Amino acid sequence: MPRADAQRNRARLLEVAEEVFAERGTTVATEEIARAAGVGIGTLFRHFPTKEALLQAVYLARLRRLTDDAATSPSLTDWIRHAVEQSRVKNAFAEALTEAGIDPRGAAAEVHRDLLAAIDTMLRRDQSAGTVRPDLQVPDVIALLAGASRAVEVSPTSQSQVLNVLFAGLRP
Amino acid sequence: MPRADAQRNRARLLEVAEEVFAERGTTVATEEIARAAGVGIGTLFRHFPTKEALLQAVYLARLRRLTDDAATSPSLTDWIRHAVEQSRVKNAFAEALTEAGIDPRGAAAEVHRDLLAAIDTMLRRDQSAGTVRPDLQVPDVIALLAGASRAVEVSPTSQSQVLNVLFAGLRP
Amino acid sequence: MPRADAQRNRARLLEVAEEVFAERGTTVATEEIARAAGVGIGTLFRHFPTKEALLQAVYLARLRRLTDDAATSPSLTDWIRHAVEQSRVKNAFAEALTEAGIDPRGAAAEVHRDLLAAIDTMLRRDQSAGTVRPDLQVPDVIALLAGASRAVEVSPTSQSQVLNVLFAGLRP
Amino acid sequence: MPRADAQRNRARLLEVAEEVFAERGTTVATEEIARAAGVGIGTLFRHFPTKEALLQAVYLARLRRLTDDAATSPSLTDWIRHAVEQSRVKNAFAEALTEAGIDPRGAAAEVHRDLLAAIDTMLRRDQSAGTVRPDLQVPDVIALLAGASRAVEVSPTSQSQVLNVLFAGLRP
DNA sequence: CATGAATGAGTATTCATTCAT
DNA sequence: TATGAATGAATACTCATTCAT
Repeated sequence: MPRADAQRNRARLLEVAEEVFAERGTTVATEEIARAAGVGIGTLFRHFPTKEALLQAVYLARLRRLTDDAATSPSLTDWIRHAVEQSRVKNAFAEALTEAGIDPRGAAAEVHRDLLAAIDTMLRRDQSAGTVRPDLQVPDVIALLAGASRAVEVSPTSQSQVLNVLFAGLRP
Repeated sequence: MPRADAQRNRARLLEVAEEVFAERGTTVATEEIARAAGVGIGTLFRHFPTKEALLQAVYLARLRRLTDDAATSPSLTDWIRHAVEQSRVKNAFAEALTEAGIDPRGAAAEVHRDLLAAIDTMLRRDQSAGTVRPDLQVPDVIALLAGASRAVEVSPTSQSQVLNVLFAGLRP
Repeated sequence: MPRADAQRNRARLLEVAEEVFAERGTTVATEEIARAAGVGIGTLFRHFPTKEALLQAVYLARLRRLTDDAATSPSLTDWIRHAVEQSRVKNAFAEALTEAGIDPRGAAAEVHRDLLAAIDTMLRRDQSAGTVRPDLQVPDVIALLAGASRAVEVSPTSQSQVLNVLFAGLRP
Repeated sequence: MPRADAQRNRARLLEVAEEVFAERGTTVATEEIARAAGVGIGTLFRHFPTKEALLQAVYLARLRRLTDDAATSPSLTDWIRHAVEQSRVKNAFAEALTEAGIDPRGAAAEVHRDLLAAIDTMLRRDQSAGTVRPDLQVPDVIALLAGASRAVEVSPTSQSQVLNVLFAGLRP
């Protein structure tokens, strides 16, 4: 199983890891993830030489998806709604990385920059259109998104109310 | 050493545990907490037969403080602001609130009930006064508070903006 | 089992570790040593926080015994004979430590110094008495002892001949 | 790639393995050796079905060189001097000699026999000439050579003194 | 034949929990 | 009651070996 299957394995590991980390927290044994992906631990560690590296990769993949969505989303609120709906349970990744002593900005500078840029574009556009409060900045948006995800995680049945309140608060 | 010292030990352990968990995450070794509290590991386990039990106790203590604050707070937003400001480093409160979320396990039931009741009182009062949207329910409030704590944790410099947006969104 | 038994455990671990390392090489699993000593691995690691630390401790204990013997030995050759006879199989400790990147001199400065001093005393005494070649220096003695131990290890039946040759070569 | 390249690979692996084992100990990962030889790990295992087999092959190559030298050396002491000077870092030869010691495993029997015969020839010649003690036997010679290599390895600056003492001891 | 991805047993180390003192 | 040594299951990671391409 050469290059082709190797890449498939890597992709599968990432996918499975995201799910498992989400469902059972970032403290799950790496072996659990390997098992869930149907590969030996050796394979997992060949692709990600460290549990932290795996965590990083999962985290970066998430950021990339967020960035892509931001680039094509019609509005900031649509993007937030989508992101919150997507965020599978326990999105404790940033936290995990922070705990691990890794500054996500440092480790993943480019991806981070892209995400910030994409948010910035959306934000300015909507602010110009007068649909979003003008005093909002990119870091605030990130904080609010993280908060909304957490809120929905705490009380899934409150999802629509949480978004209602947030979107109402975002209006100028 | 009579009961007095035992109780003092228990109190000190709770206090120290909250600090250490907040600063270094809930994965710190229990021995670290014992050391920080100046007692032997055996003493810690005498007071809290399980690490889980210690965590629970810390969370319950937090919930009790939240409840007390709710009982004396002039308004829902004041309470939220106070809670968010209090939330020490890390997602201290958020975690506590997650636990409070829906599934109040056994012994903690009473504390949870009290907190929900206190929030309910505040909420109804403010809704009657017309300062808070009428479609809001107690679980939504908890979710929003957890979210706000998380948001501030992610971007501490966004604290006032986060609260601005949240409070704007809470208005009817 | 307080202090008393703890010290007994430590001593037993050292003793057993020396034997097992000697018999089976320094690559034996630490767990083997714990088992042979009749304690859990946890106990082993409580006493020696690292396999390397255990290796060090065993090595230092050997050096100390060599030093003590040197202090009381009537002559250099008696000391060498005794040391060679004592050296259980595979005395690969120095090697192990060198491989591990530890300079024994650095890590165990004092013990080393004492040994060198003891050898120096013996050597000068015998050289003054005219029983040992005057051009010999302390490092040569150490090298020769290490060599003799190795020689006997390679061919145990040659022990007396190896010593005969060595002692003949040591004479002025 | 015909037989030629395969043999070249095998030779290169042996050469590189000797160097790497000598420099970094026999615990280096086989993959390191493959990498250093510029071949895939699969190729290494095709030529040497086991790490043990590779080690054996390296040792045997050394023994063969020792044998060849013995066949052409003018005297036992010259041979020993040459062997000790050759012994690369670490106890390369010593280990090889340990293996040669007593228990020539299966396939290596012939090489061992040749070496012992070559030493025997030298030894008898020099004993007849009266330049070497008559009570010395072949295993003693092997042991002494192994010991000398080890001694020089322990204290490289003592090389000439070690040889002085040894050669003095070898005289009748 | 060569390659290198996959495998999984093995290893050092940690940590919650127990228990003798 | 407090202490901390002992315990061993659990975990991240390595490495010899196999095998599909």
